[in-house]
This record gives sequence, structure tokens and C-alpha cells, in this order.
Amino acid sequence: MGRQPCCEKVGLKKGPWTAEEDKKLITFILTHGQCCWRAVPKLAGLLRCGKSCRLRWTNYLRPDLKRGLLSEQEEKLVVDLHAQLGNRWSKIASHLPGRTDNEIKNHWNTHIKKKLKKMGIDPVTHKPLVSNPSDQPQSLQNNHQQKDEQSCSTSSANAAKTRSVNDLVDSVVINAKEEEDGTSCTANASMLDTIQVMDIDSFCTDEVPLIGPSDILVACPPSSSTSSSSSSHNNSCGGGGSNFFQELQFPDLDWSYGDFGDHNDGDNQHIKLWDDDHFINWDFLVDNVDDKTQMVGPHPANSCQRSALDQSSWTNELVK
DNA sequence: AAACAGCTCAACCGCAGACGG
DNA sequence: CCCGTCTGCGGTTGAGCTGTT
Repeated sequence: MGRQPCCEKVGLKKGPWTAEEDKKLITFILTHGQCCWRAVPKLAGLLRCGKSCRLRWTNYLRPDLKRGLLSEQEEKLVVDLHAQLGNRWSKIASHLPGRTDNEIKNHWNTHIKKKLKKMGIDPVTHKPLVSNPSDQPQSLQNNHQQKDEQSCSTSSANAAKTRSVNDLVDSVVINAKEEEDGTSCTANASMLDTIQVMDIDSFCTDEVPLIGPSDILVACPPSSSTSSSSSSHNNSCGGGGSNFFQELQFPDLDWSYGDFGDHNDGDNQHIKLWDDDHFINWDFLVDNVDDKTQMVGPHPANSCQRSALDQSSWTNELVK
């Protein structure tokens, strides 16, 4: 007898996730936490299988994910770990906080493998190749390198796309915040400094002008927002062409993510949404949510007034 | 401007291991 | 120990994007 499929295949949606689906999933997990993936789609009102939901969450929506290309250090670490562990991507990923096995696997296949081959190293055995490419004329090697650098720069555009996902998570939380107390927050530069936890330097900033969870900037919406507008940069490839922002608030703000690298334009008010430490685990968030409120309140790092609070005090506030 | 080729990476598939009854 | 269920993992695919001609 064949194994039962992981889910009823009939009637289930496949392919890229839409912003609406992302929103549902995020909202559900914020409210109920991660448990029983098989039940998630039903409860969240998604026409997906649980597996797909889990994958979408772990590989793309989780707020503690780093985004953007792997830094030099991370790349080196991946190579070292691969030499020790082989294709055990999840094990390798466990050594790189904020990175998923899928991401590392993709990066390995598209970048590192080529680099190693170019260096005359067999990416499988980590030993010198028989026919050593280092015998190639220098000019040829330079060509290769240029091409790689090119691909880096183009991938920064791809990295840019990923921001919309973080935006999306932001939006859900901020919506919750506004629903809860009807207040908006204001940016506080000194506070933003204190919120920064992540080691941004570890990023390959020459390649990608982003992005760590702690580096997510959120514009503070006016409290009486009803109309909608958005930056033109809400494309979200993985989400399958999101106009999520258009459905959301923040009308009077310039979400100037369109041109990356200048997201810290001084005229707009931004706050950091959250930092790594707070989202190692969602459970603290969810466990303390009053079921009747359904939506969780703001994360401390999301609230200008709360950034200095520890988790417990923040959750205590939540349930009030 | 259009056609084509190459590349990237989100998402899928199937298998294996863990776990509980 | 067996069986069924669920989750996690690694390999693979293909849509969409970018660069080149």
C-alpha cells in the first residue's frame, strides 16, 4: 500500500503564496503559535497543506530570519561545516542563526559550489580537483570573478524583494497594535540605537544593503489612517506579487524602500520593529495572549515606549 | 524592443525518523 | 514490536527575473 499523501491533494492550492495567504498564516501563528501543522491550514482558513504552511513559515515568514546574501564569514562557515557534515543542511543551518537550510542549500548550489570549483576545489570532497582551474589564464579567472560580482549585484535586487515579507509581518503586528489601543508610536532615535542588537557588521553590506530582523524599519502610521497607498516596491516575488501594503494602512508615509540603501531617510519616521532576541521563539508571545483579544499586541521593540521592557513585563502588559 | 539564455530561489516532492497508541 | 501519523530533511523543479544579443 502506498503511503498516505501528506494532505488531501484535491482542492489545495499550490505554487507561490499570495499576500493574503501570508497574512492569514502570520496572523494565525501570532495568535496560536506553532503547533500541529496539519491543522494550521484548516484553522487559518488556508487552502494549503500543513507542510506547505510550515515551509512557508520556516523559510520565509519567520521574523527572526536574516535576509540577503550570506556574508563572507557565513560563507566560510558554511564551507567549513559542509566539509565536516556534508549535505546536512539543517545541521549547517543550525550554526547560522537566522538562516534556513533551504537558503543555505540554495546558496551553496548557486554560489559557493561555483566559487570552490573556480578555486580548483571539489565542492563534494573539499579536495583539489584533478584538473585545476587555477591553471587557467588569469584573465579568464578575472572574467569569472567579474561575472560573480555581477550576479551579486543583481541578487541585491532579489534581496530587495524580500523586504516586502518583513513588511508584511510588520504590518500584521502593527495592525494588532493599533486595534488594541488605537495609538500610534513615534520614532525615537536614541531608542532605536538601543534596540539594535544584531551584529550588522557581519553582513556582506557591500553586496546587499540590508537586512536583519533588527534592521527592519517601520514607518509609524498616524492613528487615524483609513485610506491606503503604498510604495511601488511591494512586489514580493515569493508571495506571488503582493499588494499587501495596498490593503493596509500607513497612507501618509513614504515607504521609500523602493531604492534600497536609503531607507533611513531622515524625513520619514521609522522605528525598528523587533530585534533578534525577542523572536528566537514566538511562544512567549502567544502564550501570553488573552484568547479573547485574538490578535497579539505590539512587540516591545515595535513600541517606542516599550523597547526597554523585558519579555515578561511586555507580555504582562499585553494581557492587561 | 524583442528574443533568448542563464541564473536565482521559493516551493514542491518523497523519504526517513520520531513518536504515541 | 507494529502501525499510523506527523514533522523534518535533502533533492529537485520551474516561474520569474536579469543580462545579453
